[in-house]
Amino acid sequence: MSSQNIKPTESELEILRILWERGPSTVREVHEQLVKTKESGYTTTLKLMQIMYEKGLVKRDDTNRSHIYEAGVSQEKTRKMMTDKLIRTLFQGSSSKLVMQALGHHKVSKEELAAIRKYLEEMEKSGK
Amino acid sequence: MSSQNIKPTESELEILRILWERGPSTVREVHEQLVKTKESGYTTTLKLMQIMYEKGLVKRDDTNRSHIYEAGVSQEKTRKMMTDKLIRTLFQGSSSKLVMQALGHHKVSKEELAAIRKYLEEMEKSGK
DNA sequence: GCAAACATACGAACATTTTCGTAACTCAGA
DNA sequence: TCTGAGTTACGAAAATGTTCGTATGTTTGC
Repeated sequence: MSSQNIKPTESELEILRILWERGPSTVREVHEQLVKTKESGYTTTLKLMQIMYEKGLVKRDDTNRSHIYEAGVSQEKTRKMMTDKLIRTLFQGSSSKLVMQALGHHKVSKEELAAIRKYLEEMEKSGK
Repeated sequence: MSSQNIKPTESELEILRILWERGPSTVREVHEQLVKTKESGYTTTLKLMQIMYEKGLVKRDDTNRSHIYEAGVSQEKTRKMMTDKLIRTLFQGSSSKLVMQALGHHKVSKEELAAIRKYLEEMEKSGK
């Protein structure tokens, strides 16, 4: 395990999402993306990314004047971390409760349903 | 819609969880429960609950000296809100991705799996 | 009636997160 | 070379969340 266990703040998460989607990017590029959803100044984005760098949430290549940033934590790990937390804090540690919540209150296409069911059957088979 | 859309903070959520479990309770009772997990002073709990009252996150009956607090937002709504948010922010809006994440990375008992599968089948049936 | 225990209210310190202004440096083009 | 646009670094204000001390009021038991 590396320094992955740091919990990103709300704003940091927004930036991570952009980095996951775009891959390595400059502050400018991240910022352009960010302002599509959210009012904010360039140096705000810069500062946030600098802080994230100190925390190890992003990596950066500063050989050029415009530094290139990329995510330092994987989407996968972050998803797991936050899902774990949600299950623990709001669903009494029961992942099946969360599953039913997600299935019950969100539109899921037929195809998705089928995929889930298949996934489930495999689990039941291969699992204990 | 009432004032349900207020997002509880971390600490507020801890208190809500206790209120959901215990039902109407005094600050003292909530506090006793809280200190089992977390170091904190009585007036801190009190202050938090007062703030929650102002925000509408809890209701209270102050006819007696010891006020009786109860949750002002339901566990159900809160679960939905936070699950929605997780799906939106980390799973590209796809609830099935979250479902697979939850199924894949958490221990789910055979019984739970079966229950989910049944639930799923019913959905597919009624849904079509 | 009085003291001790217990309750609320509330200001304010503290901690964390977010926002931005400003200084300083680099680079490209006229 | 000079200027203007673009970049980083960084301090510090602003906003939000957490913690607690203290004042004050109420109740209980002796």
